[in-house]
Amino acid sequence: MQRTLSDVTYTEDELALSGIAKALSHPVRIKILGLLAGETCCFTGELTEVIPMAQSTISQHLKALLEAGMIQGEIDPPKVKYCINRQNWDRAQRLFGAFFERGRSGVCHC
Amino acid sequence: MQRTLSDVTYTEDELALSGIAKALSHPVRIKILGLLAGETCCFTGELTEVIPMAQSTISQHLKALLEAGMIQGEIDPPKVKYCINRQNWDRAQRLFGAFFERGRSGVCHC
DNA sequence: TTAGTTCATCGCAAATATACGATAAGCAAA
DNA sequence: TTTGCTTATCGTATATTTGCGATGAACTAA
Repeated sequence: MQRTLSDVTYTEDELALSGIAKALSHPVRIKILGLLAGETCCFTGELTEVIPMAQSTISQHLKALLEAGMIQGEIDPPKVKYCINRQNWDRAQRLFGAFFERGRSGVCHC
Repeated sequence: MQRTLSDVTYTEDELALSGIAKALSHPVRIKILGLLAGETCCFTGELTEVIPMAQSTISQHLKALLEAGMIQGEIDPPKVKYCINRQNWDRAQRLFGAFFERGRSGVCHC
């Protein structure tokens, strides 16, 4: 895979979009974001009560969302409080909004 | 992985969103969609001219986009004409639009 | 100090994804 | 039929993702 000849170059937007999409590409991460969006605050512990998965697995998914910038965490001993990262959320919304809008403008004669 | 205990259940929307996101989770697929959106019509051949990747690899990515419903293909011998799938594109736009909007409404006190 | 609670990280196994070259399939023109 | 063009599929190698249990790290309370 990385023995590749493909020196394809990507724009910032292409990389940003695919990166966010990757973060959203697992249903449990969509579910987590939905839960975080719905609650005023969420802790990992509450997530493990709602989602029947190992705590380590959920922690792993939270890490993926963190690294993609979709959420942020605050330590509130002994718990950790996770929330939507508002700034990056807005950016993602704009990126996807523009992306899908661009696709609409294409005049395809098929 | 699928030897798993996790009988997590997902809503239709969660599965649809994550499925589309997975299709968009590779930068070259974002690039391909951008090209298809910009051109009035595209052929795989034109894509291989623009994207320095093996033809088989691009075909593979096109297949992924096809199966996700983001594009559609028409045989136009000896070529195949690929276009944005308008109907599913609109659906994806709505799904993501609603998803990101929901995330905005969350009142997080962090 | 000793437990107890909460979450992250490690190490492993299995499944998927990614990329390529080689080859097949489908069709048109010679 | 044969040739050439275009695209799909196969087979393979490697990388990444996913999931789990076990364990570690950080903090609180007893």
